[in-house]
Amino acid sequence: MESGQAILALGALAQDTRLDVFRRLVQHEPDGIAAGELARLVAVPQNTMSSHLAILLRAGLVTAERQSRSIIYRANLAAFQAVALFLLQDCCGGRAEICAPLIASLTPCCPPPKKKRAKEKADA
Amino acid sequence: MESGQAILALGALAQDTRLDVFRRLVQHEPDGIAAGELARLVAVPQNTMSSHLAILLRAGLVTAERQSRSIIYRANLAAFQAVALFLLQDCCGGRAEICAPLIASLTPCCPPPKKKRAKEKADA
DNA sequence: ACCGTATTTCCAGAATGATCGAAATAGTGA
DNA sequence: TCACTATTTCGATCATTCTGGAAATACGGT
Repeated sequence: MESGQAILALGALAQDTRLDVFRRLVQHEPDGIAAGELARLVAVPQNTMSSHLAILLRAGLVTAERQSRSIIYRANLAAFQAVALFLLQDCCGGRAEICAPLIASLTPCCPPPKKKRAKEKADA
Repeated sequence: MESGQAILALGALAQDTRLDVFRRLVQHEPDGIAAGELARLVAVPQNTMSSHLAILLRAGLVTAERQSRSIIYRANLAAFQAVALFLLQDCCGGRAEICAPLIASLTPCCPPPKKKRAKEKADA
C-alpha cells in the first residue's frame, strides 16, 4: 500500500462520525447497512451522511452496492487490514519491539494462527 | 484508549509531513531527533515543522525533551501501539477474521513471541 | 405516467488546517 | 552583559473540511 492511500484512509477514520460509521459497518459485516439507516443510527442528516460515506468510499474503506431503492454500504475489511498493516510495517520498519507486544495484545482477542493441526488429520 | 484520543492520533498521522516525521522518529528510536534537524531532513521551514510537531505532541505520539539548546523529539512507541490496538480492537469488536490475517502478516516482520527453540518438535 | 421513498449533488457559511515570514523566547558560551 | 543558535509563537493567507438546506437523480409500486 502506498503512503498516499494510507493517509487518505487514516484521515477518513480520524473523524467522529466516520469512525462511528465504520465501526457499525464492521459489526454488521456481511450484511451491510443502508445509507439512510446509517444516517438515522448516527443521527445526522442524510446529505451529511452521504458526504461522509463518500469520503470513506474514496478512501477505499467501504463499498457501496445498490439494492433496489437503498444503497447498502459494507466495510472493506481487506482495505482496513491493509491500512493497519501499512501503519505497523511502515512505522515498525524492522523494529520488532513495536509489533511484538502488539501481537501479544491482539492474540487474546483473536484466535492465534495455530500451527499444530495434528488431530484433525488423524480423524480421517 | 478513548475514541477522542485515537481520532487525534489518527488525524495527526494522516498528513504527509507528519507521517514522514513520525516514521523517522521511530527509526531513530532511542536517540530521537532535534526539531531543527527534523526540519532540515524533511525540508520544511522550522516554524512549519514546529507546528507539525506540536500536533504530534498534542496527539501524544511523540515526546519532547530539551537538551541544552536543542529540543529532542522522540516517538512514543507505547502511544503508537495503543492507537493501533484501539483501531484493531475497536473495529475488530470480537471479529477474529479481521485480526487473524493481520497477525499472520505481521509475524514475519517481527520475531514471533515464542521460545527460540524451534527444533524441538522435529526431534520427537 | 405519477407518486413516494432513498440517496446524492449543489451550494454556501463557519470552522479548522497548512504554510511561512517576522518577531519573540530559551539556552549557551565568551 | 552581549552575541549566537535553536525553537516556538504570532499573524496572515490560502486551502480544505464539516455541516445542512434545497434541489436533483434513481428506483419501485400503482
